[in-house]
Amino acid sequence: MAARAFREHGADSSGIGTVMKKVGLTKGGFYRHFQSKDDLFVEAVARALEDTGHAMEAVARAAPAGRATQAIIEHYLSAGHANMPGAGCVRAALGPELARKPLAVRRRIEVLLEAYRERLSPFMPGKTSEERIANCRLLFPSMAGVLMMVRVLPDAEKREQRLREAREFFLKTFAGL
Amino acid sequence: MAARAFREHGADSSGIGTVMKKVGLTKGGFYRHFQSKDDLFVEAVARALEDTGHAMEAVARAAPAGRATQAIIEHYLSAGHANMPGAGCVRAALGPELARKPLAVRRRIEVLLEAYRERLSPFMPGKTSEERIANCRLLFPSMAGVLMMVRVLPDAEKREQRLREAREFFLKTFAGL
DNA sequence: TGTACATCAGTGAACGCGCGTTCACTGATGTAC
DNA sequence: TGTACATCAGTGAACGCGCGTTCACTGATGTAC
Repeated sequence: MAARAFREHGADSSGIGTVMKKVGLTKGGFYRHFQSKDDLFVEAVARALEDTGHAMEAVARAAPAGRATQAIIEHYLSAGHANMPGAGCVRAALGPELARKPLAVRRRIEVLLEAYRERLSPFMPGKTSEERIANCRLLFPSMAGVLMMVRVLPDAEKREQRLREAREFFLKTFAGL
Repeated sequence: MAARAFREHGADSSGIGTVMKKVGLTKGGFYRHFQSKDDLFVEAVARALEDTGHAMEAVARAAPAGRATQAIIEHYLSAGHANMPGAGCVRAALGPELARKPLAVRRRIEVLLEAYRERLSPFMPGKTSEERIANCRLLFPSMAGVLMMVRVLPDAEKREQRLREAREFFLKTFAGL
């Protein structure tokens, strides 16, 4: 699936031919399904945000009462997430690439990010829904930044140590622990 | 300069031919100066981290006593920085690309990031130098994540609003304001 | 001071390659009568 | 039930293009004698 390839190798390094071959088709048939590569890109981002948003919501719902934010932070800043960018957060895997896309593409992506936010803001701290939304807009991008920089580290132990420090900070700041 | 082109368009979209032409040379001469494109990439990242680290240090030193962290946060999360990725932070412009580079490249980049951290951790909050370093490792990646997601937004007003919210949060959390 | 030689940054053509996109076509499927 | 036709997903070859890298060569510069 394209959603995985893009997050793993970046959109530029994932050719249409390769993606189509993985689905068992030739690249000529691509344009029966998508208008352009950017169109596929948006669809892939949509799929990825849908999947990871759904998974994250499940994590939050499965947490004991009052511990949803904690569960989200621990899940996001886990070694598993750091080691599997292809199945993980779009922000941490493609953030700057999103920002470089043409306006029309960014507009569509903005809508997708809003949907993700609506899905997860109920599990954020805050008395009003505005507060929860604002916290959502801070927590996920911040964790994404930390995660992407952790992924630069070659050493697994160092990664785990940085993740631990980050979990501690975000739990203290957003989950009152 | 390559450091600017990479941050503006990504490493894959900045060809050696284009970069050389901008310097006034033909692309054949490239390999008299660099072993490979990845080699140039590391040099460009080094240059960019040197420049932005130096500028950030100047901002911190120019701040009134006890307000260095505040000045750093306000400078990093400014509209100017959001609108000029080519001259800004490497993390926010190239983070996930760094993470995808081969091991040897990532090792060299890790060293460059450590140098940046040593330069700026003195201006971070914390009683011990370990605390300041840990805060440095949290603050910059977190702000980078926020900045890169702000850059996705097509609307200038929305960008400014998100930056304001983010400044408020980071100032409260890291500068005790 | 003048000549011979070595160095080496830069040139420009070529290499094989994969890219995004187009297009005339095939061939299976479903619909109409 | 059988025939004629329309639809349309998928094929495969071709398009022009730019990529990273190599290499034989040029030509200016500096050094040695």
